[in-house]
Amino acid sequence: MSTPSIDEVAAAAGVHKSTVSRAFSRPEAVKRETLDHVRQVAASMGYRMSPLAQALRTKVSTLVPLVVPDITNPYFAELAKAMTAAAGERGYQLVLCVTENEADATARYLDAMQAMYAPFAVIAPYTRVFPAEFESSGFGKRLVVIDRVESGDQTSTVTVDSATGIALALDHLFELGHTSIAYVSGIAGTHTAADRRQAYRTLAEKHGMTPIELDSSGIGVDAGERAAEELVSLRERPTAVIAGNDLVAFGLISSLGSRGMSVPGDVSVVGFDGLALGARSNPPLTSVQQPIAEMGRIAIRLAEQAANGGPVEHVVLQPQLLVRSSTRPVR
Amino acid sequence: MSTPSIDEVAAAAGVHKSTVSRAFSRPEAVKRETLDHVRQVAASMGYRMSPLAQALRTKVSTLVPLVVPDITNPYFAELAKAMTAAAGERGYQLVLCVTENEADATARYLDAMQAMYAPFAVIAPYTRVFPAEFESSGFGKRLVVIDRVESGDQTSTVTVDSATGIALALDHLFELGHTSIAYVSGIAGTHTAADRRQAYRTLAEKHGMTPIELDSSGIGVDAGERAAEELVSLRERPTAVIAGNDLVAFGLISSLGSRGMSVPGDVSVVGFDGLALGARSNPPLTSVQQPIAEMGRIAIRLAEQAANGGPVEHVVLQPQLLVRSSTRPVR
DNA sequence: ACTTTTTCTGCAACCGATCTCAGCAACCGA
DNA sequence: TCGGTTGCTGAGATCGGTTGCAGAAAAAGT
Repeated sequence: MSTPSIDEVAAAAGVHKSTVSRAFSRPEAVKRETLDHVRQVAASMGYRMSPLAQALRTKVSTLVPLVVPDITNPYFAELAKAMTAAAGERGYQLVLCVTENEADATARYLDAMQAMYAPFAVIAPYTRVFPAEFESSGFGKRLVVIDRVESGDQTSTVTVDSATGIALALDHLFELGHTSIAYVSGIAGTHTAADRRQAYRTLAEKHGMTPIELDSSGIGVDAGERAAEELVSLRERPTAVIAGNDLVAFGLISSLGSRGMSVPGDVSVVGFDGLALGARSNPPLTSVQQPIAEMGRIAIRLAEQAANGGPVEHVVLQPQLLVRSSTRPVR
Repeated sequence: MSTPSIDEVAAAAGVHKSTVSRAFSRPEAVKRETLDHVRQVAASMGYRMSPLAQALRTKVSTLVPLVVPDITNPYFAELAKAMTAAAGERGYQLVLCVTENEADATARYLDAMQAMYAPFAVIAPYTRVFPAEFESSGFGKRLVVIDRVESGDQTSTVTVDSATGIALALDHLFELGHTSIAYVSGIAGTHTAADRRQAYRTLAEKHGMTPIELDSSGIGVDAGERAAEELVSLRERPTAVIAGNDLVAFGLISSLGSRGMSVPGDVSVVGFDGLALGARSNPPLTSVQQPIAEMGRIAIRLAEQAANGGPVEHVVLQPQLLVRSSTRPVR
């Protein structure tokens, strides 16, 4: 029933177990015909090597942790999807670690995964990351963060260019004739979030517009609630708003709807993330799209590179504008 | 740097490694003062037992696979979240396995996790599950499926009562005065989906209403597209529609919006799942809520039970109606 | 034909735990 | 005082692989 052990296969093939081992993990080191024979016998017995035993001996497994705060957030879900694929392509198996925003959960996961001899780890945070906190886990530079980090020259990072993204959104709205454009930040914990907000301020002023930042306390979709409240109460209502991420945009649109304002009828909204879900929201969301799949692939590459003693790198990707239906020319 | 091995701890504490082992895994078998001493020494060295070595020897790990077709689907994301918590409570670590709807991915994941000595596995499918296909993995009855299964007396299942759920939705709409209520199925692969649809038909007729089933080819949110198209083309438009799951409802509402029909203005919509995301969709979605957290906890319980030689069980939970804003009295 | 070199394969230690078995001390009742 | 329990600990095999080392066989060099 259960898969046979290496010794049984060795016996059946009439060779020593070390030969069987080599037949699988270092095929070039065994004579052609022996190899074929062993593989043949192994296959006929339904043999598979135990990843556990392997990892125990070599101190390297194929388990790659992806630490995310909340898998229910579609952004992290898409990231998880992309990373699963990217990891799979390279022969790794992604292990999703959900912290639920618990303070030391990340460190715990990292410790646990290090004990499983994970070759490296990827972290997608909600809040600023201080790599020093994870030193105990022993990942060292074999850690990749999907955000900028504090004093981060010991950990690789991959991010998208916030300034370009915000510029894309702003230009799109300018072209539609909007001149009063507000901003809702949403998650304010990450550097990325701060960068986007900063980019908004800077660019708004550069275009001679006074920045209007809406209250965005609360997390995820809930951030939209306050923002909507504030928006409707404004004497001079902006005609468009940029949301720091898609989830906030969804929440904002929903809350606006509850208050009798329609999007894009009364106000245009552009999100930031470009989630697939946005294609089927009401209305379909115009958004600055992050190349999530690529980010996943790059995160894996950087991690492998660092694990092999390579350099720590900071990759910045370019976003694209995804125009759907939540924006329209100002009347 | 890296955590010391059991031998080093043993040496430092002046005992044999078997004593250290017992101090952690079978504390009652070691004298009180020895235990304290060993634990003390171990703690001071920052010692942690290797889960790998442990699993290799005992042939039981704490890794529990949850197999889902698509983590990007908020239903599975919420399920994953609930199961992560439920597993954590019981000392397990959930490993998310995403199949991307690939035919044999489930079997592959199961094989791999069996090789890691996972104590049991949980599957949340998109399509019908034939436990026979997974026999090779050796999980046997240590398999729990979140859906009914084909000839499933060898595998435990947990589901919610579709008939009650549909009845809840229907009654709610009847109370609002709707008499022409359509249905969009969405994912048609699972037994659960079939059950809901069947319940709709049966109950509709029982209330003297002719069932109107909208085309729902396509998966997830895309199913809504066709349904919307069909809906607007109907001579006698239903005033309400029940969606087989929330994602379809989102897609439907979005597509309806693109066609100039508003929800709940022109047509009321009730979903099925009760996702948190629905609270912030536009409009907030009225839905039949599945007790997802409870399902997670029960799935783990059933799995443990079966793993300990207990009976296979089929648990059916009761849903509740979650009234938000996508339904309103018929004019 | 006889080294020298290269290719293969077997042996055995090792990774870090668990667990059976046996030994030893303390304790019990007779 | 002595055999019998009971409680605790140590020895060592074991889980299923990997790998350095050594020796045999085959290939190459002279």
